[in-house]
Amino acid sequence: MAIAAMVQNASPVRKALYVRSVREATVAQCPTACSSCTLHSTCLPCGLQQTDDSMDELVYSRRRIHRGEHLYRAGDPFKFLYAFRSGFFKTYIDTPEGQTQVTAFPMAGDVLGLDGIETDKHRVSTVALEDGEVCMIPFAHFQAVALRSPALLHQMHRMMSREIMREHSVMALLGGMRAESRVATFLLALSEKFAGRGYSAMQFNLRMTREDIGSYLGLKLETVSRVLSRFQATNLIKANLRSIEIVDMTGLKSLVPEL
Amino acid sequence: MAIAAMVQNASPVRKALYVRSVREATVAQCPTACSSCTLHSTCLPCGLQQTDDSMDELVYSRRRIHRGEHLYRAGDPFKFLYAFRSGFFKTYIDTPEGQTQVTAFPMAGDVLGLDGIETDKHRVSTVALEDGEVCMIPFAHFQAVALRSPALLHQMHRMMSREIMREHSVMALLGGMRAESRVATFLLALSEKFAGRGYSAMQFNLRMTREDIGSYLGLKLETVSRVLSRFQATNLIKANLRSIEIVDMTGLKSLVPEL
DNA sequence: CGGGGATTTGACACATATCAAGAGCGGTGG
DNA sequence: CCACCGCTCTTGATATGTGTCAAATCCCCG
Repeated sequence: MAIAAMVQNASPVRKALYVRSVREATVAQCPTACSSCTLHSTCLPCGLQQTDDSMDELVYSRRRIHRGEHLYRAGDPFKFLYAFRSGFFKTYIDTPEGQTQVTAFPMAGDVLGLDGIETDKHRVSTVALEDGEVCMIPFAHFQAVALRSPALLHQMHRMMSREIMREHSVMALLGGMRAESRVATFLLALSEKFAGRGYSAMQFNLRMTREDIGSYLGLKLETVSRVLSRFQATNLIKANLRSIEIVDMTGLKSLVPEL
Repeated sequence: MAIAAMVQNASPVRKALYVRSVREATVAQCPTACSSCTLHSTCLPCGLQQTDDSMDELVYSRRRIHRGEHLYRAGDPFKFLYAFRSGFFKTYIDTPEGQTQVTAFPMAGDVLGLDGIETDKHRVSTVALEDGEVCMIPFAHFQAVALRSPALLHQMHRMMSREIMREHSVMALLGGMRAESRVATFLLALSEKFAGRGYSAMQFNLRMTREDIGSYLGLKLETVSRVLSRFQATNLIKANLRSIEIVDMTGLKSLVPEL
């Protein structure tokens, strides 16, 4: 794959093309510059001035990824940061015993790959649970740009800091809460995340299996299933397979110890 | 023991002097420049060339801290990075319900405070479990220096990346392992950390209570106590209150699922 | 030397894991 | 289009690990 200068060619015309024909646009490299991306407010360059064109130099290529496909695997060399434009993913670590621990469920607007900095290799694997598209940001290039753009650098630091805090929350969740609280926390976090992306906070579809949820929450899949059934029986939610509808939001929230 | 040598020739009197200019203050305040600090290899400036004097501009002041004293509390404004020179600490989050979740046990050579970047406020509290000394690095100044020193910047990124990976490990630990494995993992991690600082890997003193350990591992203090007793009964360790001696290192390691 | 906190240990309760069976959904190929 | 097959999900019975409550001892600190 040739990584050449193609970024500046981005135009509104191309964007329209992207909307109509996904594959065509993909071939044409970057149909949408970061500065005109609809995810601009949540994505990496958030906080940069519109006039700061350094953000548009970041993304060299995009990649479409299909369900079940890996974006990268643990051990792969760390070359890119990945900014998700669409789709739904899971990141996980697996132990030699074959056990896997799901560590996150990234989706559109999230940025991934910062785990690889220390060792120059990815330490987690990332797989798509739903077809999506991801912006690939060459990290070496990113660093160079960041040196000229303190705002971008600071944004990156905020992102890493946020990731550390997110994991602190998960640690607290795994460490101290019982099954019902864990699942309630999970559902509410998902609801909030969907809401932040413009989707419904009250009704959404899970893209992961009960086993994935269980792994993430430190529970067995049967326990997750049972808790969801119990939530349904007490009229907190309506659950049918992957479809979730939150019926009693305050009731759910009352199960969460607190932030 | 390298640590013994590194310890403070710093006098409280010196601390009275305060910052005038960067270089002046650095020279006046810091009895030991970063470039000559014995923790140089593990601390923040690790990776910088000896000839790179930017590292010596970082530390404005030191602070001695006594057992039970807080370095900072959740909610405090984020102004400094803290590089520990000696002592033993714990970081924790507490929920409104009064529960607390211990998130780490930092010690000499560790750097703390990166959690505050995102919100400009610290999100965890840090308290000393043992008297110690800490280098205070003004973060705003650090950023300025880092912009001129790509090596320092990269080092910072590595540190944040490592913290993220460390938390991934803890998540895996909390999520999937049973009590014996958790405690074994904890003891081995501690042993390794002590060894890395020049202390014995086979015999050391815990600085934290059973409750602290339990909180960190997602267990109750009684469970921690029972597991330690069981380890002693099976001749894996000798435990007497805070004193721990590892008798059968390989036996202990066999209890840890992962690599 | 006294007292409060830390630790250990026991008995018991309970939440979650484990084992097992069956049903439902979705993809695939005839 | 239908039938099949595999995977996911649900639900039940049981096992077990860990939490809870309680009491005694020990240690450290003032």
